[in-house]
Amino acid sequence: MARIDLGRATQLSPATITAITSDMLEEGLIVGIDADEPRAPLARGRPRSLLAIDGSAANVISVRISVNRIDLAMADFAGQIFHSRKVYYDATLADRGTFPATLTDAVRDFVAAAGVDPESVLEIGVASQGIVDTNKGEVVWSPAFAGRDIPVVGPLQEAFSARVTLSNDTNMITEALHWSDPERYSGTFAVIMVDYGVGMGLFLDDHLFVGASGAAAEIGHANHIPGGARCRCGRSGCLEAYLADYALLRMTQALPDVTDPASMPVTANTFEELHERAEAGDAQVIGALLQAGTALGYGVARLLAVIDPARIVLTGAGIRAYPFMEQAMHTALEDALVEDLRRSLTIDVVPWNEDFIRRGLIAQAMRRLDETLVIATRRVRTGRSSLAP
Amino acid sequence: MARIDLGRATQLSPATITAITSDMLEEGLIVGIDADEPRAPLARGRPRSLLAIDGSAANVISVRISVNRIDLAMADFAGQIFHSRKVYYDATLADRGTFPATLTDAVRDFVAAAGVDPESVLEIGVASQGIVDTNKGEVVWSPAFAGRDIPVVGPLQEAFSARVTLSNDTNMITEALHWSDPERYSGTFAVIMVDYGVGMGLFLDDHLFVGASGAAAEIGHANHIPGGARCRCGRSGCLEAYLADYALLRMTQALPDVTDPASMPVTANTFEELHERAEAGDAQVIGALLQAGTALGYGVARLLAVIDPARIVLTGAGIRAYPFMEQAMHTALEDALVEDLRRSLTIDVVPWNEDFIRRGLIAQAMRRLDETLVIATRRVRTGRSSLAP
DNA sequence: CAACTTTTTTTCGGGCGCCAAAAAAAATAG
DNA sequence: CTATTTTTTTTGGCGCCCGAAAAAAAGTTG
Repeated sequence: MARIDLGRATQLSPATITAITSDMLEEGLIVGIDADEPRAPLARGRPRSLLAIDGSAANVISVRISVNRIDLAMADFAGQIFHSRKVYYDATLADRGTFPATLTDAVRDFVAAAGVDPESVLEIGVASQGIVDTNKGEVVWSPAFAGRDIPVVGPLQEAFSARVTLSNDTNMITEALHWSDPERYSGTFAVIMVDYGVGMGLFLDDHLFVGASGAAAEIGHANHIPGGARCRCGRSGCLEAYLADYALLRMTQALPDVTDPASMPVTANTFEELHERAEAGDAQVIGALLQAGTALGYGVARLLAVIDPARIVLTGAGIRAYPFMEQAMHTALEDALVEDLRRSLTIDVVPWNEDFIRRGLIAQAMRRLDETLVIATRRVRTGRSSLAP
Repeated sequence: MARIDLGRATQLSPATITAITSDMLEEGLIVGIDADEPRAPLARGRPRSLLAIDGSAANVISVRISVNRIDLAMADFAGQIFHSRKVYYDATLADRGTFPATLTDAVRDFVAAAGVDPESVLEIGVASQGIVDTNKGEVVWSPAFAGRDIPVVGPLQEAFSARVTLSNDTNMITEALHWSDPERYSGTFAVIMVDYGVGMGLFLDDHLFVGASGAAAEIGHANHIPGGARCRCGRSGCLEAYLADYALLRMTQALPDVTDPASMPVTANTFEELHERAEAGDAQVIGALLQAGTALGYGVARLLAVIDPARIVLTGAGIRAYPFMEQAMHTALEDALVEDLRRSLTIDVVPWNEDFIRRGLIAQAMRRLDETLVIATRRVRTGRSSLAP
């Protein structure tokens, strides 16, 4: 990228850009590129001299924890992922005693296999399914663990010099959408992910919103029908109990809605199988999807009434069958909410992509890294050592 | 207030405070006070020289529109309300054709009666019951009007040189709470006002949240029971249809829940009368309040699941009977939401005070005024005229 | 009452971030 | 080779803020 374009992008004057980039060059955060840019024919003037982020300046790691599996990825300072792997563990044995060691070992092996200096890893972003407490750095409850209150940030922080951050996985999808298309995904929007459970991410007034305790946006456990269907969380009538994989199976088999979610035979392919059956015309599945669509419509209506987002994004494996839910969802939305409150809404259906969470984690880690580096840069220039008061 | 305290409050150095206050003294925004502060005995050192905001520097007006009534108040630059009046109009005749003139005339008369130069009024803050569109400056729908889409900001803006802002009335309560006790009411909290309808204000991450279209926080019309009780908005099962005055009357009289809300004989004293009957032991009223408490509990539970506020404030005339609703509300909350999501919650019950809205409007107007004055001050110092590009 | 202490306020010089204008650099066009 | 175009750098300056020192205005002490 040329300095003149940086100026346009940041709204700073060329003079300022020169000052800032020359500092960054000195510190090795960016490098000049010798290779000439392909210039348009008939282009006159001094050629642009391109700058690039020096990938080797630092590394960040993303860690995604799902049931039985830890997905690891390492990105350089340019955001390029150059190493990744999946590690398997037994979720039924993972609790606050055993999992921290499992996790730190997995990350340590991963760093060694990547062949980078452990000190070069400055940020580790962790996302987990379930309810997380960002402030405490613990996973309060998750299907990925047998126990509760699993510490994640603490153990990693001790084992590595990096800063560690724990996030809700749907929040990371929200972040990834924002970075992938800032034009479209800015301001105030909500992401609803229908998958193993039902998660939500909120982007409000141009910022990711995480709530007071960092456990925000658990729309899956917002009540849909008082005293309704049994949910995995032990309560009755949660939205999730009408939308998640186990809920769809239960409705397909016309089982009573007090049937224990844990007894339903869900697999990683449940949504895909149900979708195929629906396409084949299976009336039971289609009926279940209609019920799910209705529940989703009520959930969206309540969200609109409380938050008034300009856009709601639907994603997750469970949204594959959206065509079978769409009509019921819109009907429910119209039944549930006065027109004034829904006239400005846009609904996006984004095909599910596992990579979203990883990209969100890395985007967030990079931003945090940038913030610390700005401060570090200031110290260097001022001549203040980091040990000074 | 002494300069040294300003420094402590703003985290600026004494040197900076002197620089800024001397500019403000020059512009007449603040004045020095000659009268000595009562000093503590044994106090040594140079006595503080107190500064005060010069109230005469500017004026702001707050306008609250409710059914049949417009409440006007004028405050000076120090935030002191020195003139107020109520003006009555006929809500059944007020529509987009007639109301703008009614409003501008009322404000014009009010300014004349206050005896201030109309040019000295720099901000007008308007709050209305119902659904408002802050961006357009129109009241989309309100019980205070016969018609829909009533323009408010446009007509006032044309009639006066002031900046005009339209807000949701519950948002102004939220703002007022924040200013009255910033320690307690900061970060992320929600205000639910049960009154003629059910309104909500959200304060998220230290900012008042107004949603994408400025119509946020209409929790009253968030669905409680799909296909449930008839609401004023024309839909069924809204939270309001279980909590508002007409809903309580309907439940007290054991009328079918499809009974038209408009047919219920509500008055300004309905809540007070119901509360008295409950205290006298009227089983029908107590039963209705239990139902309302349950509905409120579900509403609070859904809000917690979506937003995760650290605190929820309950207020409004309808909350007078809270003691009769409390038990049912907590039971509903426990039934509706998994414990992890409600363990960090505090519920405040704040006795209703009509003055909240006025204070919120004035606080908001003052802040806006401060922002414009900072820019104006900069212009003065720089010597740039406001006509310069 | 002069010298010292305490507390608040002001002055002075300087750093940082940003900018406009001018200058320099590096290319093309004729 | 000169003019033109475009990008980058240099220069000087402004605004905001700060730390240190000085000044101001009181009380305390012998």
